Amino acid sequence: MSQALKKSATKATTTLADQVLTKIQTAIIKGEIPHGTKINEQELAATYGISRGPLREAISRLESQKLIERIPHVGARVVSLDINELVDLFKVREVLEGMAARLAAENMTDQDITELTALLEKHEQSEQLQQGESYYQDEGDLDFHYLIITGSKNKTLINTLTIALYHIIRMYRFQCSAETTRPKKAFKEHRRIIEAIQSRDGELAELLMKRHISAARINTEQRLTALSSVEQ
Amino acid sequence: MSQALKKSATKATTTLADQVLTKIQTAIIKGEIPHGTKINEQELAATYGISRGPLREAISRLESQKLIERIPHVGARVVSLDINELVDLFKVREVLEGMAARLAAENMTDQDITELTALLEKHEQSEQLQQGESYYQDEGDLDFHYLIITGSKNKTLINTLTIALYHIIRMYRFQCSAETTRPKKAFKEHRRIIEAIQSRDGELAELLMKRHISAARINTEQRLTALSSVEQ
DNA sequence: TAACCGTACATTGTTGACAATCACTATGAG
DNA sequence: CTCATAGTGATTGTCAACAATGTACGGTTA
Repeated sequence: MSQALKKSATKATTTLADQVLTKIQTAIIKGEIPHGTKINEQELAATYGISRGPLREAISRLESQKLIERIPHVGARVVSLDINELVDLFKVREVLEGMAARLAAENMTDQDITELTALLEKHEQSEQLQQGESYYQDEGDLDFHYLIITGSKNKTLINTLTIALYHIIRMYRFQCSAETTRPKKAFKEHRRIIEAIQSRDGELAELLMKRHISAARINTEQRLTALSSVEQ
Repeated sequence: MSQALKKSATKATTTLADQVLTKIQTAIIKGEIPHGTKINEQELAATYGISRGPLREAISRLESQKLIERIPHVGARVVSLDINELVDLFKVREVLEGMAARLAAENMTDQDITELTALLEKHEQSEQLQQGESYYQDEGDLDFHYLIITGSKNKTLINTLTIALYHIIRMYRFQCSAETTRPKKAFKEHRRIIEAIQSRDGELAELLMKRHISAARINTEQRLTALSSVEQ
């Protein structure tokens, strides 16, 4: 009993740096702290009611997640999404998530696949909700791509995708809502990928995932170049 | 004049955390701080003559480089090389460096290629020196793989490989000296890859790089499994 | 004897003050 | 009027003390 109490308490405890980290993370991803914003340490520390020590710790981790850029003695800024870099990111994603899909087809347990299928159906039902409006995707569990990545069972691959690359993708998704512009297509592609994984066809799963992300990249490129040409 | 003086001074200045970071980095990579070593903050801080503040900053970065693992309220340890994880790492490397080779063939300037060739020749001449003994490879410039990675001109790819994955590879190379067990073969493979890049054949460069790393992985697997079976 | 509990120690997390560096403004010279 | 320069303010880097947590040891009880 006191054991259980302790456990739930421990969960909340962790560290000040950790708690603030996730708060700032979501704030950046949602765009509440806009691109390129200069980060003032003591100001932010005051905002979250902590000292500069843990805040710097949080900033340091955000830097390793590529959500923030730091220059010594100058300060930290929220990254600004550059089109070229975003395209670069998509290209890396294409290769890595393709690999993840292949490994997932080989290494996912039957239960993993069941969960994945369930997720797809859930998405199908709430499709109307998603339509048109971008919704905040929680880290991990309920994301299609995330399940496949973890399904690869390759620790290095999982780390690379989830820690270094994924948060930026989430930020882009939320703020530019790319997926929603082609929801039906993307959904069909997801289904095909799952089918390939179900039939344990790694090669096909890889191919389909690559195409899926490639399509998303091209879509993104077109939208953003159109956007920037309008602005000028 | 005072400008130049200032500049060289600035170079040395950076930050205490930065300076100590590189020191600890090389210490870990060289094995002076062995695998699994518990890191005592105040002890290490005293060793390098700094306070715990900058040291924690350094540890934080080493964590993002996967050279150190941290558990809240418990402490940090130097990572221990697990065979399975190392194989996972090689597989990711295979895909990513393959991609890098392809992009390098497309995007390297003629001067980049000249430098790459010069490096290869330099390695050829000093081959005797390398024979048998593992030598410490400085970060970056003089490494064959590093030049190709940067030659891809894909920022995300460069970051992913150099920051998150490369240091562990360097550690493994130095402490287990894998390359030296098959130096001639590896050297020939390097030459072929450069030739492919010179003729701007991205597809071939990718294929050869993948095979090159795959061979290194298999070599590693065999050596390490043999090693661990002897130990038992 | 073995298992559990509580206390004391060591280590990490956090804080606020101090030092070093950078950016901005105003002043003066060309 | 433009450029360089020095001074001032703000911000980051560093430090040392304090609080909170985990670990190990010893004692007690079944």
